[in-house]
Amino acid sequence: MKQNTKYRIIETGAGIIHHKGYHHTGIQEVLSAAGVPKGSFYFYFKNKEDFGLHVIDYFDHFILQMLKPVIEDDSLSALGKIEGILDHFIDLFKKMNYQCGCLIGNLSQEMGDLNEAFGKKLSESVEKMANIYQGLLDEARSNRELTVDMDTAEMAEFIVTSWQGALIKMKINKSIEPLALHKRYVFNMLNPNVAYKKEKKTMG
Amino acid sequence: MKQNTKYRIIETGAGIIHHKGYHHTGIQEVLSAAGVPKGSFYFYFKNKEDFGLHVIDYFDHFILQMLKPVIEDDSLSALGKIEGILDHFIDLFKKMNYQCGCLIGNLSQEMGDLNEAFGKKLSESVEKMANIYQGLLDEARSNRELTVDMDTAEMAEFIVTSWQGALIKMKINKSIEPLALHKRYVFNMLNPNVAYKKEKKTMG
DNA sequence: ACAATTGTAGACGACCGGTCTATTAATTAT
DNA sequence: ATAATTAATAGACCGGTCGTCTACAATTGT
Repeated sequence: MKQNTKYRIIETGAGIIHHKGYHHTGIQEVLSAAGVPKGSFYFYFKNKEDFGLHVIDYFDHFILQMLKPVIEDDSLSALGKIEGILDHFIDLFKKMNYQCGCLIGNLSQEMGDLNEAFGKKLSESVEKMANIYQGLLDEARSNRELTVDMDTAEMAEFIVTSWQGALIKMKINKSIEPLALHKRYVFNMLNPNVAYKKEKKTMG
Repeated sequence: MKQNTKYRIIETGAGIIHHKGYHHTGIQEVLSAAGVPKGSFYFYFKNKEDFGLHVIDYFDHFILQMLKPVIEDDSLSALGKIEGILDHFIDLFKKMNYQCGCLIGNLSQEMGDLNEAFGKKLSESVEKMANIYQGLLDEARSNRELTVDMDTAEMAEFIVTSWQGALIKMKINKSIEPLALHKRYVFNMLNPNVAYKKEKKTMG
């Protein structure tokens, strides 16, 4: 079984959909890019929707793997890990010339109203990301990096959600500034005693 | 000269694109809905892109007109107007069953990387919205509703940007909660003494 | 060796996309 | 009224879309 053919279709498709969106990406286009003949597609996938759902799973897993080193870096405090995650993404988007944004967020915007199966899967993926932040915030709270009475679930949700907005602005401004602003505001919220003036590390 | 025919195409198209996105919306579909024959389209518009740019202008103007009553309501304080704007949108999205989101934000996400003309126009529209918030924040600062040293331009940008993220979450959660959370967090930032925690911090 | 399964190959159909040219209808000018 | 000009329409056009179908090769199991 050449399972890697299916994987190659998904991987290639994820890249193209990430850039062009779901509807604007054709199956033929993906297959040509992956070097797979048309006839194979419907052997591996029921239809385009089925394929799209696999792409979401792939990307979700991809992101989590990417963040693992940061999350498991024992040299970092809990808040340091959150900063590490944001910095990691910021660096990534610099390299990508402020393009694409987050595939999960993109598909949420494009498909949320049009396809329930997509919506459900995307919602789960976003929740998973928020749970990561919440875990780190809880850890920070235990370590007295944060005040004890913070609602970490809400804060985590707000961090994830506002990040998606920052990515949209990045795309039209073709600038990292919205992401830098997001990070600064998030850390101001976590450290209210330094209000909206603090500067932590080198920020472009 | 049936100028209202052109307007009807734009108005109808805005509604459909708002719901389904730019690429997923066909010209034929818009024309059928507007009751305009296919052949007329290229009399009124150079091509689909030209049409799309007109839709952005239309929607931008539409939003501004919608907010005018709130912004010019003299019975409201500056911060009250900001709350009024957010409440107005929140009510609207309840009525819309948490669908569609903001056409400007949607197109920013869909087209930001693919079409420079779209990106430029969308960027201007977002900036216009931020300027409205900034004006209100400046007014609030003058009235001592806010601390004197707040960077109102940055705060305005963050309000607009994070709002776009909240709209995305609304679409997949089919819930008003992300918008309510956004409003609450925004006002906590503006009023740090009632922040996410009970303990008050004073600023120097 | 043979049969069954797994995977590849690409033509094909029905449809829909945006665009263009030829034509008609309406308006204005002479 | 007739000619010239503009406004608007009709419909063809080509290419791309998803999805199906049949034929074929490779691999696997017995």
